[in-house]
Parts: sequence; C-alpha cells; structure tokens
Amino acid sequence: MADKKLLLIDGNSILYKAFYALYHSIDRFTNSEGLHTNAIYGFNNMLQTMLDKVHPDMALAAFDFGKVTFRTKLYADYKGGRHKTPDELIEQFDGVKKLLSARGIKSYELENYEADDIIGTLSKQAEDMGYETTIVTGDRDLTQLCSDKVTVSISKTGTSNIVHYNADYVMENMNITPNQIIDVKALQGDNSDNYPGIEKVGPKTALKLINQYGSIEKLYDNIDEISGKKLKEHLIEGKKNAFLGKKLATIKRDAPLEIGIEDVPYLGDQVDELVTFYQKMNFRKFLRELNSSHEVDDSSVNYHALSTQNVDDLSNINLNDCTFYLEMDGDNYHNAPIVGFVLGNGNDWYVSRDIEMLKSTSIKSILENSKVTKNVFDAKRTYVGLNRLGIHLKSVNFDMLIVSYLLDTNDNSNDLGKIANLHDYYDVKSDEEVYGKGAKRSIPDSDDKFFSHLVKKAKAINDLKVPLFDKLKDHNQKDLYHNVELPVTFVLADMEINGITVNSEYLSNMGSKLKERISEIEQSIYNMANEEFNIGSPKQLGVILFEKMGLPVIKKTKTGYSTAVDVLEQLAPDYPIVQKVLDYRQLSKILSTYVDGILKVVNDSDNKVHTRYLQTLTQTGRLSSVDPNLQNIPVRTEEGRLIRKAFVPHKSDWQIFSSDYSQIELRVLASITGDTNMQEEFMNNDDIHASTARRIFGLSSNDEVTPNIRRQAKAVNFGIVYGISDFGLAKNTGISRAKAKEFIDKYFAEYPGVKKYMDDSVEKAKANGYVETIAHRRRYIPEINSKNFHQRSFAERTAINSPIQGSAADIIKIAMINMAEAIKDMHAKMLLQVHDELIFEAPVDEIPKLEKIVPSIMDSAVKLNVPLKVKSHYGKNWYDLK
DNA sequence: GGCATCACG
DNA sequence: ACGTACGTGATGCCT
Repeated sequence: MADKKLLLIDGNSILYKAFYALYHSIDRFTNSEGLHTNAIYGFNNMLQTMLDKVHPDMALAAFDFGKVTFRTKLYADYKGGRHKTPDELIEQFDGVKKLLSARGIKSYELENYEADDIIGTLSKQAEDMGYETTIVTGDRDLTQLCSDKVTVSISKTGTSNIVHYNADYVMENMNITPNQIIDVKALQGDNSDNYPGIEKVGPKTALKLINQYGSIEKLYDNIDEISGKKLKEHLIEGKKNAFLGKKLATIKRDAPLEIGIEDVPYLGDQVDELVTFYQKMNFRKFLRELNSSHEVDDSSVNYHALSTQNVDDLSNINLNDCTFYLEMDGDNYHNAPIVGFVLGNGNDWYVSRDIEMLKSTSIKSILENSKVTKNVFDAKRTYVGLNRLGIHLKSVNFDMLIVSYLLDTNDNSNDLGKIANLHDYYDVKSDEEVYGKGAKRSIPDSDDKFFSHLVKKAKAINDLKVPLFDKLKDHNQKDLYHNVELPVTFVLADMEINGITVNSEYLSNMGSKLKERISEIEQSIYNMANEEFNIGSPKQLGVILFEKMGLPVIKKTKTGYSTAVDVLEQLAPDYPIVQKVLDYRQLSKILSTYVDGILKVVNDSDNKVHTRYLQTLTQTGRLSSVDPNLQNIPVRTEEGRLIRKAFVPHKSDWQIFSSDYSQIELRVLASITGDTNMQEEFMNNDDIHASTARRIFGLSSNDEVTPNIRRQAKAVNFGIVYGISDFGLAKNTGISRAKAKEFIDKYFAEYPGVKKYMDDSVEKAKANGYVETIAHRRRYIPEINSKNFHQRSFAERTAINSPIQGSAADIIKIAMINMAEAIKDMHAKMLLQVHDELIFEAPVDEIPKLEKIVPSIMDSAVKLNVPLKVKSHYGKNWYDLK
C-alpha cells in the first residue's frame, strides 16, 4: 500500500505571498462588508493546486503565534526592522482560518514558536511514521527539512508558480545536504530575519565554505586552514554571530505540540460551510467551481434520441418557440465537423449525431419557418453551420451569447457552460470539462454522455432566456439587441460565407521575391556583424547590437534591450546595420503574416478566404476579425500595401468598392460632448485638424496652417480621443512634455465642451460603475475607484475613450444592417468591415448605384448633431482604389 | 504559454 | 511622485 500523505501549510508565509501577488488588484477583492479578500483568494488558489497535486490523508496549516518567540529571547532584534503588516492583510487572517476549516483543514499555532517549528516537528513525526510529507511555503529556509520523505514546495511569484524541493534537488543544485542549509544561512546571515552572519560573506562564500568543511563547527575547528587573510579575520570576529545564526536558523523538530499527526485528518470540503464562506467573501469563481466539482446530478437527463422512427413526433409537440443547439468539433464554424444537434421546447428534447436528420423535412421546416422563433447560443455560428447543410435558419429570438455580451462585455467567454455559470446557472458543464482540451479534446463515444451534455446546453439556453431578457430590459438595451446586434449578426454571417477572393498566384510570386530580398539583407547583416545569428530573435539581436557592436542603449524591456522600431529608427542614421534590420523586419513581417499567412487559409474550392468576425469579444463594441484577420491588411507603407493587390473580386470584370467614414470618432466626439466650437467646424465642413491647429497655435483665419503644425494638431485630436496625457502626447509626437501640456490646456480652453465631457465621463463611471455609447452599449470599469494610480488612470482614459469608439462602432453596425437590405436585390455583395470602412465587390454597371447609396446609407445611419462624411473609392482590386 | 514586435482602425 | 495614449490579431522566439 502506498504511504499515507501529509500536507503541511506554512499559513503566514502563503498568506503573505498571496497578498502581494494579488496586491495590484486589491481593490477588486472586497466583500460586501468592505473587507479585503485578495490574500484569501490567492491562498485558496494555492491550496487547491496543492490539494490536487498531493491528495493528502492528513493536513495542517501552521501559523505564527505572535511576535515573541524563543528566538526573540535568544536575540532581541530577531525579525526586527520589518515593516508593519498592512491592515488590509491583518483583517484577512481570521478569514483564512475559516476558509481552512471549511476546506477540512485544521489550523494550529503555538505560543513561543513560529509556524516553521510546528512544521518541523510534525514533519519529523511524519517521517518516523513513514508518511510522505509535502510542505508548502514561500520561505526557502524550510528546504532544510527536505528528505526523501519530505518535499518542500516553494511558491515563487504569483500563486501558481511553485518549485518542489526534495533532498536530491538540494544536493544537485547546491551540492549540500538539506541540514547544511542551516550552516550556510548562519554564515551569510538573513536580512529579513535581521541577523548579521559573517561580515563580507554572502551566499557564494558561505556555500563554498560549507561545501569544504561540512558545518560551521568543523569550519572553526579548522579555522587556521582558511586561505584568505581578510576572510579569516572576519570569520574569527564573527564566530559568535555564526553560532547564534545557527540557533536562529535551525527549525525546531521537537516543539512541545499538543497535537500529533493522528489529530489532523484531512476532512475534505465541508460543502455547506464552504458555500456560506464563499458567498460571504463574494468568491464567485470558487462558488462556480464548487458547484461543478460537487455536482451530484451528473446523471443523464431525459431526452429522445432522434431516429427515422420518431422524427414525426416533432409535429405533435408545441414548437412555436423552440431551442436549438448545433454542436461542432472546433472553433472555425466554416469548416469544423458538425457532430450533433438538439432541438426542443423546454419539455421534450430531441437529440442526434446524425446530421442527415437535420435535412429531414420535419426538422428543416422548423428551422426555416419564420413563424417559429428560435433560441440559440451564437446565432452566427449556428446560421453558418446550417447554411453548409443547405438549411436557412430564420427567426432567431434569443441569442444567449450576444445577450450575455451586451450585459457585460467582460463575460466574453465563448463557452456556453461558462457563461451559464456566470449567470448563476450551474446545471451545465463547460466543453472543456466534457470534451477535454488541447490535443486531448474529443467528442465522447458514449451517446448518453454526449447527448446529456447537448441537452443540458439547450436547457440552459431555454432556462436563461427570460432572466437574461429581463436584465437586458433593466439595462435599457432591448433596442440595441433587437435592432442592432441581432440583425447585424446575420449580415456578418452572409459576409463571412461570401468570403473574398484571393489571387494566390500573385501572393506566391510576391513571396518568392520577398524571400530573395530577405536573404540578401540577411547576408549583409551577417557581414556587418561578422557573425551569423537569428535576426528575428530580439534577444540575440540585442546582444549583437548593444554588446558586441556597442550601440547606445535607448530603451530596455522587462527582459532585456528593446529593439522596437522607435528605438531602431533613432539609431538607423548612424549605424547602417540598423537600417538593414529595419528592412529585414518589415519584409519578414509581410512574408510571414501576410503572404504565407493568407495563403495558408485560402480555401481550395473557391479561392477565397472566409474570415470570422468575433462579435462578442471587444470591450468597446467593435468587431474583431480572425482566421484570417482582414482588419489589419497593410496600407501605410507601399511595400506592405502591395498585399492588397491579392484581394480581388470573384469575377474578373467586377470591381472592389469601398466607402469609409471621415473622422468618425472626432465627429462622434463633437456630437456627444455638445462642444459648439467643434460642432460648428464640422457643420462648416472645415478641415478639422487645420481648425484645431489655428486654435491651439493662436492663429488668425488668414494665417497659413503649415503641414507641420497641422500634423501636430492632428496628433492632439487623436490624443483627445484616447484620453490624453501630456506625457503620452509628448512621447508620440516628439515635442517636449511642457509643450504638450500647453497644447492640451489651450485645447480645453478652446473646446470647453470636450473638457466637460471628459470630467463627466469619469464621474459617470465612478457613480454607476460603467459608461455607455449612444446605443446604450455598456462597459463596466470597476478599476475607476482603484487606489492604484496606474489602474485608475487607465480606467479614466477608458471611460473617456469607450463611448467614442463604441458609438462609432454602433453607427457602422447600423449602417451595415441598412446596407444589406438596400443591396439585397443587386449583384453587389458586402465583403468586409474595417471599423470605419465597408468594402464591396460589384459588377461595373452597379458601381454608379453604389456610389450613390452606400455613402447616403452610411451617413444617415444615426442622426448626430454634426454631419457624417463618407468617401468612396473603387478599382480592380483592393490596392487600386481610386 | 508569455513576451516582444508589428500590422490595422 | 506616480508612469501613461484607445481598440485589436498573428507571428516567432524562448522557457
């Protein structure tokens, strides 16, 4: 039989670690009574990790009793000079003991002793009794307790990074036995415990000496042998300190405990107690986990496995409003295998793996019936999936994914089970739990397991429909949902399905040419550096440039020298190799991301790419685009822009047509701030950046606005939208910080409405916890009240920027819905959306009509207090737009 | 899987 | 005094 297992927790140490690991978000961890909970939260994460790893039979958490211990009697300054424990942490000690109790683990402390000594004593007992012991702590000193039966797990940073020490590990890494760690520490002293050790002896010398002599006793027996004169003097002078250090560093293994191993069985979670505790602490994540791990009802649910025999039964049940869920094995619904589905009305659920069943008249007619409303999770995925089977989903009412996203953009998981949990619905697991993750993911062979999961998903959709719709109403978001997000999801689906044609041959040619040029540049870099290295590795490049070649270091990153563009551009004029590196970077980016990257995802059967627009991801309401990302195709440099020639209409004589909003975010700003000066400028169709330049530079209407000052004013306008700071503006434009501040002050004086809007936005966020767009899209900003300057500043900028960026996103989504309707009888197709731009393909003879209707639909999508302006271009591909 | 870099609005 | 522009995705390196 395997040895029994004991888990010993260094309570104080772990709580400290957890407190500082989550210190950055301390303000997000408070319960309803206003007590901080970050350390308890982190502690519980750590505890869970250890429980999962160890599966103990016995467990104990040891705590320090107080400041006075036998060590302070030996040495009054022991642990002197430490900072006072923060109040925010002190208030969490009681809580963590309650947590431990609820998790079935006893806490223990002993007068005159530290937690270490309790752990030392129990681990000794355990060793004698043949237990396998794991000690979890943040304090390296405990490694002295290692043996082949005792592992010491030390948490490094955060609450998840843990290193496990055993006797072998210590021997391998330090070439000493765990016991000798005490002697090393006695020589080197301990700053945090505040005892000195030997002068001028640090970790290296201490380790060397103990390696050589085995212990401080033997060292002093042979003190005459010491070669270094100074070292010898210091050792002799510090002899008393060394032996005192040894006493202090030695963890007791015979403390007079009132308890023994047999008294500390690990009882496991006391579920009721734990639920109450988590609720009190407001730990929603742990509540959810508890619910799924203790789920009693893991059994199957009632359902009908569909077959040709019972498919006609569907006509006997009431399906005026039904729930439908289509399962695929993979994220990319354009090609992922469709592996099952479930259809039902809340009482009866019909489920199957057989996709052919979907095409049967009884089911197809339901899905395509516009009088039968459907409730789904991710309508776009469902619509595209069914479209692949020739089924045209109609009349979706409730899309759980979108509604959940609108309620809180932070809840942007794409997993039904996880989202259901967020809304306090627990009777459904996440796909990861049922199917596994990564390479291990697989759809279960067991029908019952698979069908039960599908039915539980459908039930979750069904059961959450009313509560989520209610919340939507509370948020005043019904209009946003029914008239914007839900309709636009089908517009996006059609765009994705249509796809955009790619000239692969052109891309391949471009690729070969790029490869040649890149290898030429590579060679000349190697020549200049006099060696070959990986130019793509910032680390290796940094060594070559800043160490070997001695270039001045301008900026550093967390991990080493920065080699980012702005740094390299400063160096390029003086060092030819740097320009070569910049060229290399630019061309390899184009090659790997755009040439090879796009070619990889071109569909063989239609020579098109079918992106997926993620509708429930961004915090602002914008879309994002993946597989491939068609919203960041190069345009700013000519080299990169050539990529656009590869995007062509699907028929050779058609055209690409594009319309984009001019300065939509500034127009939104002018409208929602109500600033009359800015509004007037837009109303007069002025050049806004020039007008801003006149104002902040104090020019009269006759003075010429030079390109240079216009550029600076443009930067200020951008900055305003982002929630400007003088530092940020200075950094971005290269002007001095003082000058930047001057500009900003002048800007606010000239556009007082903008200043007022900014202050109001921050106030609103503070008062409500969120800010809103013109269509009531909401973004919660909890960090707005943070005590941390950085977090709070970031939150304030977010409060300013989100309504602007988000309102612009609202506007173009509305335009897209109207646009799809307007062109539905034309041949033209809407292909892409790039935040402020819509791209179409159309036969030449439809271009004049598009030129008329696209701008007019876009500029009338939403009525602002200023006009919206739209510019159009067209040509034979995405590059040649005129 | 985190980090640095760089592509877009 | 703090240490900063807002929103994204893909790639290659490296632990």
